[in-house]
Amino acid sequence: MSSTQMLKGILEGCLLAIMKEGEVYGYELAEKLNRYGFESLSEGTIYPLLIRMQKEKLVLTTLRKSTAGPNRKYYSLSEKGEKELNLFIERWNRLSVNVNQIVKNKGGV
Amino acid sequence: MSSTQMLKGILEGCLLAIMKEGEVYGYELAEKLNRYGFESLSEGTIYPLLIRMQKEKLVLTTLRKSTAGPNRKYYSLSEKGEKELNLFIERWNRLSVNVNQIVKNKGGV
DNA sequence: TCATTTGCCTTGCATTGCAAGATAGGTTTA
DNA sequence: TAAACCTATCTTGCAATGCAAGGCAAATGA
Repeated sequence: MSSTQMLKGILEGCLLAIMKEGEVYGYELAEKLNRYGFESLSEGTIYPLLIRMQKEKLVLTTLRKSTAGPNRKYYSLSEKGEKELNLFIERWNRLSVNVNQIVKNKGGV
Repeated sequence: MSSTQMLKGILEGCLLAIMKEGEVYGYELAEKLNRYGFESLSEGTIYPLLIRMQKEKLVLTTLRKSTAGPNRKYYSLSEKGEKELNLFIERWNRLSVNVNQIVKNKGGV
């Protein structure tokens, strides 16, 4: 099992959390996630996810000119996205409590 | 995104951790996980995973008679499984640190 | 004998993340 | 002006994970 397999489903919540503080564009998201410790997160992972989130209306987008390179597509949270973020945080907290119990006990119940 | 989507890849580590303390059989694992807070974890999830872990030689199995019902298949950690468990714990700790940073900041960097 | 409980397993599916590469605009250097 | 190199977005095709739905089998009790 690779490290990235553990990400499944968690990445969306992380993107929502980062957008919570303000607009970001895809390339920037990839850089921030790397700085947060998610190494080897490729654009082939992030862009399709952003597109899906746009279809689900969790995010709003606007195109802006870049200082260097092609236009940037900025993402920000919709109202629906804010609600989804709150749900994610609840789920994440429950999950980490459960896993920590198991890992720290190393078994039993 | 459903709650269970966040599990992807984490379940294997939890199974290894539970087996660390001693032999368990599949049905019992499902019950323990439920008590740990993983509700709605079905046998359609657990049994195929156990079979895969057996193929990968992470676990050893022995059949025993049940007090009520068909034979039980008991699982325990192999040496390889113990190593895998340690790797999982490292990865889990890194992941939860990263996600907590993002969720608690709610963005920035 | 028939329902219930315990216990294992299979099939087929949707979703997620990734590798690899295509496409484009801008700057720098030769 | 051409070559090289960043920045930036997107697509295709794949493997892995978890789940719903269901079947099979052994023991117990009504």
